[in-house]
Amino acid sequence: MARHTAPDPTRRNEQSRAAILTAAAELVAEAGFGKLTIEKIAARAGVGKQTIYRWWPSKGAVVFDAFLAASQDAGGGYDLPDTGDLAADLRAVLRPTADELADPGFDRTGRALTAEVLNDPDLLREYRERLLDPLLEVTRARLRAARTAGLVRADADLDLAVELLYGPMYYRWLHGLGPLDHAYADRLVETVLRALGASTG
Amino acid sequence: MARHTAPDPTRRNEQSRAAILTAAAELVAEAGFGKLTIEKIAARAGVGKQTIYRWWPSKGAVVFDAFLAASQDAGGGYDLPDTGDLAADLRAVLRPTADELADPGFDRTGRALTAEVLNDPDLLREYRERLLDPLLEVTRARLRAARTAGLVRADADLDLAVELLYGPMYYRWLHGLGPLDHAYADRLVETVLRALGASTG
Amino acid sequence: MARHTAPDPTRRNEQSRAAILTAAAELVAEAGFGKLTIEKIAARAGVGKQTIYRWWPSKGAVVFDAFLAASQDAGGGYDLPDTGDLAADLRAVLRPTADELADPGFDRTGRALTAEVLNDPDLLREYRERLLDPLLEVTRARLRAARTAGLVRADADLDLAVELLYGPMYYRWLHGLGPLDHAYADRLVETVLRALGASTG
Amino acid sequence: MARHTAPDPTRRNEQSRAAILTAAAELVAEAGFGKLTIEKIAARAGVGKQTIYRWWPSKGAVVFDAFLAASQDAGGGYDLPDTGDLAADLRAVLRPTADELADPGFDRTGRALTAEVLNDPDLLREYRERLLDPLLEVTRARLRAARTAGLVRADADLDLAVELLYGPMYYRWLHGLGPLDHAYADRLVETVLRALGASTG
DNA sequence: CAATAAACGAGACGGTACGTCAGGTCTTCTG
DNA sequence: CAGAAGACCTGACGTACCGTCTCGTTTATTG
Repeated sequence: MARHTAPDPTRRNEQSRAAILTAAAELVAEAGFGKLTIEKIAARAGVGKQTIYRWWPSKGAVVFDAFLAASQDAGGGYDLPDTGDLAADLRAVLRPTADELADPGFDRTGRALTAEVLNDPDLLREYRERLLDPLLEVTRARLRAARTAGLVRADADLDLAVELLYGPMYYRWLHGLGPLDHAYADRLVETVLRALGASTG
Repeated sequence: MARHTAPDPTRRNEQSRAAILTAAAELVAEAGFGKLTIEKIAARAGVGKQTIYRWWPSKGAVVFDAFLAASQDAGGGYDLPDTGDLAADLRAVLRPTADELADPGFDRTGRALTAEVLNDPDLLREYRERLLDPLLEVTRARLRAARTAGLVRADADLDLAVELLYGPMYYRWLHGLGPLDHAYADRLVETVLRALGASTG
Repeated sequence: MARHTAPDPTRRNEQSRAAILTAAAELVAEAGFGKLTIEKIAARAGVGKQTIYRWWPSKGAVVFDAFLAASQDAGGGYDLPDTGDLAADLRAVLRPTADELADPGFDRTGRALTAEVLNDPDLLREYRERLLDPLLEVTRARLRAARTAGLVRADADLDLAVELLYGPMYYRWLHGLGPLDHAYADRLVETVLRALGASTG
Repeated sequence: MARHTAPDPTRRNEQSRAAILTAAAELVAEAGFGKLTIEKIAARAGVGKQTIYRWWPSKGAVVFDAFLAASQDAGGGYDLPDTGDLAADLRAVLRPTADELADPGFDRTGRALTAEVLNDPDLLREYRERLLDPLLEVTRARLRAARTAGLVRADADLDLAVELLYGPMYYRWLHGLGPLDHAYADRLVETVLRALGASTG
């Protein structure tokens, strides 16, 4: 996370940093972002409040960092394979994405984080740089390869294409419009690929 | 808004109600949802705090009601024409939607409201019932008519179809992925209709 | 109780008046004067708040009226006999006074009422006119008779004398300085009479 | 003042403490105890409300502390001389007491404090320990010395004796029964000493 | 190997807002 | 038209946290 002020980072206490992120993650999971306070994080982490204010500019930043840390501990970023079968490759991304969104544990945290990110331009930039843009770019790259191979219309707008892949699922998730399962992911991939002019897989 | 407790609504002071909603709308526009407080709403509206707590369960509910009231004062719900030209009809909805999302005034309020709605199941239900579901349904109805007319594949999934129309634009808006203009709306409509198997307009 | 404004008293609802005084007395006994509220009195009495405000100027006035009503229902004012035995006659007043002050039930109410009376000149006047002055006057009258009979020094200051009889007991009660029993009352009477120059009984 | 909870007193800000007590004293003098609020004390003292709640359990306790502080700044406790002339020594205490009670400035504060103390057992204990008991004890000690010297009856009840000295004056003060001047104090001393069997001074 | 400087835990501080309670006024409906 | 019911504006309550600011106490280079 970008520091607001700049204490010497070499002197930073790694144990405190980890304890803070862990406490933040636990508290969000237990009670939601709305009930989260700096004081509770500090108390749970066994840390002075100032230690949090020293290294993070806002509560959202702490939670975001905690989320990032968890993401990296987990697999970190889905990578999109290129097996030659475009539909299969896209399903390999969208199916686990659907699984994640459907997980009740992720749901609360994800919504809380989304709400924060949407209303804080700094966090939004951070989110895009660290998570979203890389994901969109690997997807775009895969589609670009397919376009080069003639499997996608030559005039396809790849920015729009990635939005067509991720946007509908995101929309369904946030608004609770329907189930998020593999069948849905598959149907979505199939439909989008039809729009892009490729032959269905 | 659904009442948490249920004072006799016939005794409600209509002037106070209106003043509260107006004050809430102004304050959100001026300083954002995060800086909004019940006390400020009450002060600006010339109303006791208790009068707010009596009729609304949360700050989010007030703002949401204010938003709804404004929506209804404005045109209240897009209606989707059926001119026979499906692409033109969809553009007639998506172009003004893009305009709205691109409006900086709406942007702040919309993001704030979205954040609230996403994290409060009661608000989300309210939002779906009053705004989202009707919009999706008219869209679905228009597509259904087109399908009956043979302009859309017989096996088209209309739930997915509406998500394909609104989801990408919403995704682009929330994450700031690119411009939201008529050209984008048009391209989106064209691409989605290609996926649905209709002849492009 | 003196009325602050003056609605026509002939139209007053006697049942409401009684219910209010009863409710006030009960609530003071249950929870103390500090926890007493007009709203609770109204609720318990099954009466609108306005009915209380119409007839009493303050919460203290209601409680005071309730206290007076109770006093009058009970014996209403001690009368001081004149048996010829001054010491015995004074003991006949001071012993039951000590009993009353020592009663835990009276203690709470009495302290609450005292606190109100001491800080509200209107209530103090009311208290003196209705309760205190009559008591002091009968005591003074009894001493005057004794003085005429030569049992009390001719130059005795009767105002001071009554203060010597009631003041020490009141002082002991308010500050919790010691037991309030018949032995104490007797000793007090004996000592004061010695000061007044009468022969001890 | 006895603390309700016990934050580390060494970390206490002495300036805040003094500002609070000063503000409390001023506000009571200006508008009376009834109109006193914690919020006004905090505002006048330039202090957060929590700083008051942290160190005092109630509004009464603050005012009481303010009163104590003022007492200690002033002479702090009358001491009772032993000149050998008992009557003169007692007049040396009761005359300034009468002056104090007759002072309109003290009257309001004193009544307010009395009302609080009478209804709060904790405050009463505090009051007795810090102010009342020491006063009564020096008085008792002086009378004991006189009794040893044969100037007071051997069987005199000293507890009752001090009540006879202070009780009547207190009673007169609280109920507004008559003037509180040196002549009254002198008469009181004279009368009480007659009761105690000593020769009048 | 001190000494010295920074991060640290702890928590008091001046504040803001919370959600609740009660005050006293006002309005509406009922007997 | 007095009275019940209760909504209303006001203002204070006591609590929770905010972000800042000392306090000693580690901790970890650096002279």
